[in-house]
Amino acid sequence: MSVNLGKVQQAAVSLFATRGFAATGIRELGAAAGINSATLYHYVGSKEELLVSIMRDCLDEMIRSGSEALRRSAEPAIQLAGLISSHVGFTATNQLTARVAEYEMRALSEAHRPTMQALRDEYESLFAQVLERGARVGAFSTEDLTMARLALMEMGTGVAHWFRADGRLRLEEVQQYFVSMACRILAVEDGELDGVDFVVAPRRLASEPDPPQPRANVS
Amino acid sequence: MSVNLGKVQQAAVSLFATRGFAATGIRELGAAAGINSATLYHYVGSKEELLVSIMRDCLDEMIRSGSEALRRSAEPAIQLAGLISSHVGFTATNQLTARVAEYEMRALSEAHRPTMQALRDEYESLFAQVLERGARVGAFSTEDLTMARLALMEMGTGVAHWFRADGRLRLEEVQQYFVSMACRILAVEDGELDGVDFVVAPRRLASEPDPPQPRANVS
Amino acid sequence: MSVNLGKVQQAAVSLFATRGFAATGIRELGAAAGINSATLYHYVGSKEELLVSIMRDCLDEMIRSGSEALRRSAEPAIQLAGLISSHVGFTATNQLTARVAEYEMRALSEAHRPTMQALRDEYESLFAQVLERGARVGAFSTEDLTMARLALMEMGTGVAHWFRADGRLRLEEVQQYFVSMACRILAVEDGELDGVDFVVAPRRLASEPDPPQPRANVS
Amino acid sequence: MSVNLGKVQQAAVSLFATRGFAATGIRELGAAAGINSATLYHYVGSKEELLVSIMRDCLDEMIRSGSEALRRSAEPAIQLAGLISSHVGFTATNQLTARVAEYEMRALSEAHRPTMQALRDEYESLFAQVLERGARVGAFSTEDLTMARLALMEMGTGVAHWFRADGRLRLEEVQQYFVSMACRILAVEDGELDGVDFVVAPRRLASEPDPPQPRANVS
DNA sequence: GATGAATGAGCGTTCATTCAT
DNA sequence: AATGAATGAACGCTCATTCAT
Repeated sequence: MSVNLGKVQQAAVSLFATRGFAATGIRELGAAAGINSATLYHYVGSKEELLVSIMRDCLDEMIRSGSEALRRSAEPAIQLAGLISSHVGFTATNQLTARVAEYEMRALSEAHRPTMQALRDEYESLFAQVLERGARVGAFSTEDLTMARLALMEMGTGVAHWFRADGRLRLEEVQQYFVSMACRILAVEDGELDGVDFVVAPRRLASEPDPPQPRANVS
Repeated sequence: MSVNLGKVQQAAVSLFATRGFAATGIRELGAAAGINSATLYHYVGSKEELLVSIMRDCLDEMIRSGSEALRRSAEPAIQLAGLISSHVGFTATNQLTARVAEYEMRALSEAHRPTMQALRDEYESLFAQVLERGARVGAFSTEDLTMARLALMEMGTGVAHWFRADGRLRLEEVQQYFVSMACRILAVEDGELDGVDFVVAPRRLASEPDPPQPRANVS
Repeated sequence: MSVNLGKVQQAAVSLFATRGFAATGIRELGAAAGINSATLYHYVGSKEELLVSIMRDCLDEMIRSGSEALRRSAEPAIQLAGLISSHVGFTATNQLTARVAEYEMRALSEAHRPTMQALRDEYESLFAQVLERGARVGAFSTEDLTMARLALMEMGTGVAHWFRADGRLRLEEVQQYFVSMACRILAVEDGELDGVDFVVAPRRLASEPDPPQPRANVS
Repeated sequence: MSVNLGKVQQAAVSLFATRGFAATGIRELGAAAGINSATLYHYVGSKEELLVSIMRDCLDEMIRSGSEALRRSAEPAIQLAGLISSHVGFTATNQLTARVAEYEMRALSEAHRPTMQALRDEYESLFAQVLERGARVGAFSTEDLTMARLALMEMGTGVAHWFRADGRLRLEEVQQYFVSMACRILAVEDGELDGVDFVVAPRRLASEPDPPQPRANVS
């Protein structure tokens, strides 16, 4: 299996997530991808463009997955569940990539940041839309919609910091739990989601490094 | 007013928070503090020690404030409220410092990271203790205590990303709201906190840059 | 018409003359010749050998043309006129190549410079011979033969810097004028060249890029 | 004797003149100036700015010296003699700097080239002015004024290529000879300059490396 | 206390060249 | 004949840090 852009992105995400973009040298990047640092420039125009390609792919998929979740129902509670589930699922499945996309916005030059920030804003607006409509039609109840949105997003994003594919909890459990927390926060009535399959199966990005092996059936 | 360590820390936090530690040069630090970069070494042993001093002060105060909140009552719900209130209050009042302390753990060398990580762990254990005891005595109800803890902390930490002292919401309102979200998540009964003054007035660290002017009473 | 060595040389001369040898990359060379930079190595052994081939062709032709001019008469004044005419004609017709051959001697490695310098010296000796013999037999009169030679050569070489095939002056006019300046400098009597056709029609080298279109007969 | 900008310029001129700007590395520059390459950046903003400072100083002095020569008389023949004398004197005294200023115009970025080219044009216009006025008032006679100007300048500039301070000819002799060639080319009458002291004593620029020791009186 | 000068190491990037295809 | 992929070396430049003044 030869080197390709995906492998370079994986190596980059791995290093950017742990050391940070600025603290990662391109010689390190090359070494992690198994190539000479000069060769890296056959795959990517510059260190920043490498970051941009990673972030764009990530944000594109977040928007796509979130939008799809919203299209699956007109019911605010179900939309919310789908969106939270998508957010948590994506974040847990693409932990490092998601972290890089979140943390390294500041590393972008003025030439690239606005574009990426616009994608991020577009993604966040999905949450704002659902919450606003749900509150308007009386499906959600909270004292402050904005704070609820920020808290919900932050909570879900935090999954990137602790989720382990080989850990105690399966992804579906985490998704379920976060949806239930969201319901509590927004005072969604019990049973509103009974029988509804809102769990979204996330895609793994090409840039996401291979996760640790899931727990074997030790029995 | 001449230059002192506090001013250097403020300048450093301001830059570390926006550019990141690795992307901030010591000439920039000097310029931001109004001194020559060589002079900076009279105030601080090295760039990393500057970061360490900022992080230690920050974590120390977080632990102190959180511990104090726990000592104010033996009631789990009240302890939780105090702790959340302290966390949110501190984070909102020391936004940039808190962000640096969170983000830049990875920038530390192996010589310093364990010490700082230990402080962070100690702080997080305050949350674990409260939740665990509260669950044990039946004050809280949730399917997974660990996820609840992680979600609550992440939520509160996120305040650093959006709170504005001159914004729509006063700090007390935010603290109240986050306590109420925590109660919902942990199914704390309504009225449990009625009449209890759990709002903690946070201290501002010397390292925290001056915030934007609070909104004038234009009335 | 496919790519061949001449085309590569033309591209090289064009770039070497404007950017200089050291500042011209091999990818630029390839692009200018319409081929991949790796393919370039099928036509030339290395970047330096490309320069050597250009310079050798150039100096060979200068020597050939100059020598031929000298063989056309035994009269010093006529020899001088022929040599100047050849020099100016060649330089004007092969502007860029001549410039490269002059400027980039310094770019050669110790392995190649002596060879090329020897050719240059051989060419310059043609001027020295004519002047020396002319002075000896009393055809020329000047206070310093060496300075006269250097001035005459430099003057003629300078034509490469300003001559335009589509400009105000036809090449023959320039050749005539430079011969007449040489005569003045060396105090050659008026009428010495009357009726003598000393104008040399120069050859264009394969390495010389196509000149701008000569002025059309708008009449 | 400490390092200063002049020493850096000297080192730079020495290398730029022999290897060319593009072929000279900043580590070489540092070594030639006796400092670390990083230290070089305390004296100069960038490699290009170093070249610019050299060229500007050079062209400024050429213009100053040439203009001064023109101001010394209203007589075209005398003005011409002064200008040629200044040109040759300056070029011989600042051989390497003059060569760099001439050759390396092409090495400048688009940001700096126009400024330097404007200075060069201003200098060349001094020659054009003198020749044009002299021709108008009948002091000079030639078939083409433009070619005469170009030839005269090129001739004088060429002095940089061969003059040796410790050589056979003293500078004054060279200046005299070049003035006399100019007079022949422009058909200035004999004796027009008799008794006139047109020889200009040139200044040596700070950027010009120390010349070889003048010949000792070995007797 | 404060700074300009200095440096070795490292930065992101480009270089001329090679080679399997 | 032609090229995409590859590389070690070098590029111009900035880094955190030291030190004499």
